[in-house]
Amino acid sequence: MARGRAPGYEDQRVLILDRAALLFARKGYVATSMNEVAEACGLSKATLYHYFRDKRSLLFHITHDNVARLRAIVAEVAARELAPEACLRELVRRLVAAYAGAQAAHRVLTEDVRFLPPPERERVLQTEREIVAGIARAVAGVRPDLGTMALGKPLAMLLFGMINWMFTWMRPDGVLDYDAIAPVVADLFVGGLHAVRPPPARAAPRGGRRATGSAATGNMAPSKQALGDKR
Amino acid sequence: MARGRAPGYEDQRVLILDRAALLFARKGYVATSMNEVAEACGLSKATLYHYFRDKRSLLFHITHDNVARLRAIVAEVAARELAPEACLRELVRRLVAAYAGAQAAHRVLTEDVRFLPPPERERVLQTEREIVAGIARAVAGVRPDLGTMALGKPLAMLLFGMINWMFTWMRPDGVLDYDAIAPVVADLFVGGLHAVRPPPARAAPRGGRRATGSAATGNMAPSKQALGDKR
DNA sequence: CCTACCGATCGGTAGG
DNA sequence: CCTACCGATCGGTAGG
Repeated sequence: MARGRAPGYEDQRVLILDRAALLFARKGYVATSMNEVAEACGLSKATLYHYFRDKRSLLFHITHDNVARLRAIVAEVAARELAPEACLRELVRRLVAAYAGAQAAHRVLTEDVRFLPPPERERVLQTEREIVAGIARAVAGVRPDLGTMALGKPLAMLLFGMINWMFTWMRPDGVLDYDAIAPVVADLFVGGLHAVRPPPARAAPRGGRRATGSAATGNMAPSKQALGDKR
Repeated sequence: MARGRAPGYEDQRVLILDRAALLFARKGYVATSMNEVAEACGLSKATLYHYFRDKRSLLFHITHDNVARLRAIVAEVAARELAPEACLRELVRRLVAAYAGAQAAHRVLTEDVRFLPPPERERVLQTEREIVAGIARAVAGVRPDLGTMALGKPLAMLLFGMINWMFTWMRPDGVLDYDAIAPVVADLFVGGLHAVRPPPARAAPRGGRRATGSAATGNMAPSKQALGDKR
């Protein structure tokens, strides 16, 4: 397979990234060897190293291309200046579609970005933050009160959670496909958004800090959880 | 640390699992060495191996204890026979609390269960399915029509996605803590549930299969995604 | 584009 | 004879 005509340099790189993403998604980045990647591409390991400097650069390109695509989607939808609810629904539809088309890359993004060295990882995470910020703006469009309370980002993250988790359990061959689930997710999220009651400013029953005003400022750090850093 | 009095065998095991879960969550199962686990426990590697046969058995116990706890929670809440909405809300509250108390173990569960050998992995996945089934029943309690269409499990998985994803971005020291976010998640999900419109029976505009009746049967396979198996 | 290797480190176990 | 542990090192394989 993939052995027909000699592909151009760039085509070869795309093919390698695609196969590598599949392997990383299946076995995890750390447990996948460069030998396996080479074999999956029908290349020798030395040839593989001709196209990519090292294993990390495969990981960086897979994750970076992916977040760049998502960011572009968010920007496109925002540029259309739809009505608030329509905007959010369109965002859900487009994001779900993007996931459907790049399941492997998405899994790699959510699970293996931590194995990038700090500078590269930071670039990917920065793009992620921009995506979340875009979704948060759409949320604030539907519920300005929650947006003012800085709940836009946490709510955006909850939406992200639903979508990110989908590729864990959805089977493309299942009866419920991505086109069918997207409206369900949109109904659930947009409908639910109207039902969200703002949490009370943090009461301090036993010596807790007073709320400093907004409800969730500084509470966001996508993919940099309290579990600590790596490496 | 943890060197004071000689702990009992069982206490030592619990301590090891706790430290191992933290390391696995931070660095990933594969990238964590038994030397690191031993060091984090203040033990020699040989002593670590006295308590656990091998690295996999650490992973098994971390993940299995965790799903067992979640299953127990689902069973407890179900046994109280609350009104449908109250039941779902209580489920959300209890699950979020469980996550808050075992962040590391939860991350290991969601990301590293695939590194278990098939028999152990299957035990964990089976318990996961029981948890999802329990949540699906609660969903069907609120929206019997969706339950009949076999949308209960997909919706349960969307809820799972929100909660699973939370520990990726929430900071325990943030202003919005677990107690504050749980009601937001409950509002969002329960409120959203009322807004979900059943997807139409799969139309077949260009030669697609006809829907065989219910909307999503056989579409669930938690953690066994279409990306393939490992190993 | 390949074979042949390297420094290092892996999970697991030896003798005492 | 047991358990609870130690310092040292095994055979294999990783990324490069």
